[in-house]
This record gives sequence, structure tokens and C-alpha cells, in this order.
Amino acid sequence: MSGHHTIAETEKAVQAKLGAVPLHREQMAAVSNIHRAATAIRQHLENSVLRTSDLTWTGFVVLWVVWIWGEMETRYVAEEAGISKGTLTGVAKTLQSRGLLERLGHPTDGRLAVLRLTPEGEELMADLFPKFNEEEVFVSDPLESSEAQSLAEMLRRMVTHLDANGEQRRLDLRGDTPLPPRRSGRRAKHG
Amino acid sequence: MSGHHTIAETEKAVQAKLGAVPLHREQMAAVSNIHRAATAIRQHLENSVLRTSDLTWTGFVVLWVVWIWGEMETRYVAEEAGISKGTLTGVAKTLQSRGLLERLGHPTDGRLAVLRLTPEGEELMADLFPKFNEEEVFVSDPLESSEAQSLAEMLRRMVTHLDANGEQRRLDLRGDTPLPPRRSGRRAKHG
DNA sequence: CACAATACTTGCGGTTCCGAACTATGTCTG
DNA sequence: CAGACATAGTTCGGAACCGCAAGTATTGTG
Repeated sequence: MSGHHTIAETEKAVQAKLGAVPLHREQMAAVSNIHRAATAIRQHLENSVLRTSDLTWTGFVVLWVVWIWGEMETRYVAEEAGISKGTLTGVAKTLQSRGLLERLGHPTDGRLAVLRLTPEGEELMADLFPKFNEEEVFVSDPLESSEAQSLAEMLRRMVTHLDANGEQRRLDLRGDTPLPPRRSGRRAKHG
Repeated sequence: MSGHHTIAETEKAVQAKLGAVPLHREQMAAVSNIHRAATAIRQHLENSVLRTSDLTWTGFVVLWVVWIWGEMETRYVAEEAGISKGTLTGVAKTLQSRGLLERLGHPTDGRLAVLRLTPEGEELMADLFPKFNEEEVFVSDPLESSEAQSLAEMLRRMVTHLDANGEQRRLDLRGDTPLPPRRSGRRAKHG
């Protein structure tokens, strides 16, 4: 970072480029700053606490989710971590191979798989999380305590809203035209 | 989405798991909600406006940056887009192959490369961005206009802070121990 | 017991992603 | 002006990542 343009300069350039176009600037700034902040924060956390344990962001998030909730079915882990089930299978494998996570069958429903931290995983998180939280404090340094609360609360509202209404919105948007297939992906076995 | 646990439930589980550990909860909630919101918003935007043009998130961000700033040197594009320059090389290639972006040498400094939208790229962005902005409005629906401003402003402060102080902080944190190499990555040609 | 539904895995084809090594070019200095 | 150093971009190894299709196994149901 520490680079070419500040956010303020970017917003100015947007004004210059899009001055004539009717836009909703406040929402644009809010959304784009959420992503800027998320990227910057993630990079900081990766390069401070996570890197020293050779954990990726996603690996850490998965560990965190399982840590907080204890044993958890894989589908919920994927959802909480914000990744697809397919990705989780791979990430969980990596974490298993490092001895941090274990995979158990469900006692009564044989279709389910349950994830749980190993003792090493528990130990790692107990050691790592306070450090992680220290950096959360560092990145939040410019916020008053009440501001941090209000920030969290506004974001919570956005997530809840998307959670409740996003799918319907997407359906409405595309009307009857079905989603185009992705450029990539597995093809049907035979045409 | 629309899944298992709400944010409120997660925060409750955190309380249960970490009740005894002294933590800075407000900052924790703020940071983790930034990432939750970023993921949810990104997924919504990808599956509504971006998907129909077969653009990935990163591809769109790169196009957006170049669109706003006009011709731009690749190193700045990478920085503004929040990706590494190595990643940009690949993404730019993809966008070039789709005829949306072009790559020019710098007239006087042979090391530099400059990116610019093609006419097709300009046209695409002119068509796409209003739709994108509409969805930014949708995801910001639960926020008052003044709240959106305040949200953007708080996030801007965090980014600015990280920009100014992040590197020093990381240096301080690791002291004299150098960063361990990543598990993955290119190795020296010969040991 | 056939048959549908569910949960996960596997694999495909692509993109993205980082960061270190490498290449090419420019700049500084003795 | 040559050698050292700096800078910009590309290449590459390894992993993450998605969405989808297909496969496996299990459970629920009429």
C-alpha cells in the first residue's frame, strides 16, 4: 500500500469521469470502501499473525468457525466461512494434513460429516486468536468504541438484508432469462 | 445464504466460547462484519450484474479502475485494485483476450506498461456500471443516506490508517525474526 | 422396496491469488 | 562508461476458489 492515490483522490476521479451520469454516490462509496477495507485488513492480518503460522486467510476462517462452534457439520462450516462446499473439502483436507482439524462421521446420520479441531488445533487457536484480536484492535484504532459498534451494526443490517432478500432480488433481476452458464466448469458427459 | 446461524447467534457462541478470555469485542465484531459484508455483497454482485457479462469480481474491479483513471500504469492498477502485480498480469491477459483491455508500452520508459480500455471495454462499462450501482443501492437499502456516508467515512479512516501505519506495525510485531517463507511459491533454481 | 431427497466428494475447466525468482530496463556512481 | 543498484513487469509453484456435473452413500417416504 502507501501508494499512488488516496480514496479521496479516487472519489474525485470518479466525479470527473462520471460527473454527468446520475449515480448514487453514497452507496457507491460505502460499498467500495467495504471492499477496500476488507482487502487491506485481510492483507494486514495475513502478513502479521497468520503468516507466522503458515495459515491462509481461508484456512484460518475455517478453523475459527469450527473453534467457536465446536463440532460442526461441513455444510454449515462452508456457509459460515463464506466458501462453497467443494472448496471446503479441499481446505479441510489441507488442515487435516497439518493435524489441526479432524473429520468425523455423524453418529446417527451417515450422510453427514462433522469437523472438529484436534488438540493441536485447539492449542493453535488459543495461542493465535489473542494475537489476531490485537491486530483487530490495531486496524480499528481510528474508531471510537461507539463508532466500532455502530459500524458493526450497520454492516450486520446489510448482511441480514442480503440474507433475507438477495436471492429474490436476483430472481427478479434476471426475470425469465436463466443464468448463463459460466465460461468454465464441468460439462455434461454427453451432449 | 439464508442459512444456519445469524450474526447475532454467532456473536453469542463467541461469548460462550470466549467468555473467560479478555477480548476486544467491539473491534472483533467490526472487523469480522466487514468481511462478512464484503463476501455477501461480492457474491450478490457477481451473481446479479457481473455474471451476465461473464466477468469475475477481480476482472470487473480492474476494468473499473482503468475506466475511472483512463490510461494507467500497471503497478498502480494492481495497487488500486488490491491485487498483486503478478495477479494483474494474468487478469489483464484474460481481459485482453476478451477484447476489453489493451496494453501499451510507455513511450520513454521501457520498463513501464500502461493499460487502457478498448472501445468495447468502454462500452461495456458504460452499460454495466449503472446496473452495478443499482445493486449497490440495493445492498445499502437498510442504511439511511447519512449512515452510508458515515459508514464510508469510518472505513476510509481505517484504510488510511493501515496505509500509513500498517507496514511499521508489521515490522514492530515480528521484531528481528524475518517472515517465514510461504508453504507454496517459487523456489530458488538451485539449492 | 422402489424412488426421491439429501450430504458429501470428486473432478473438470477455468480464474485468481501470492510472493519469490527471474528478466529487462533505467539510474546512479566512481 | 562500467559495474552496482534500483525498478517494473513477467513467470512460475502451489494453493485457493467457483460452479457445475456426476458419483457414492445414506436416509426418508409412499
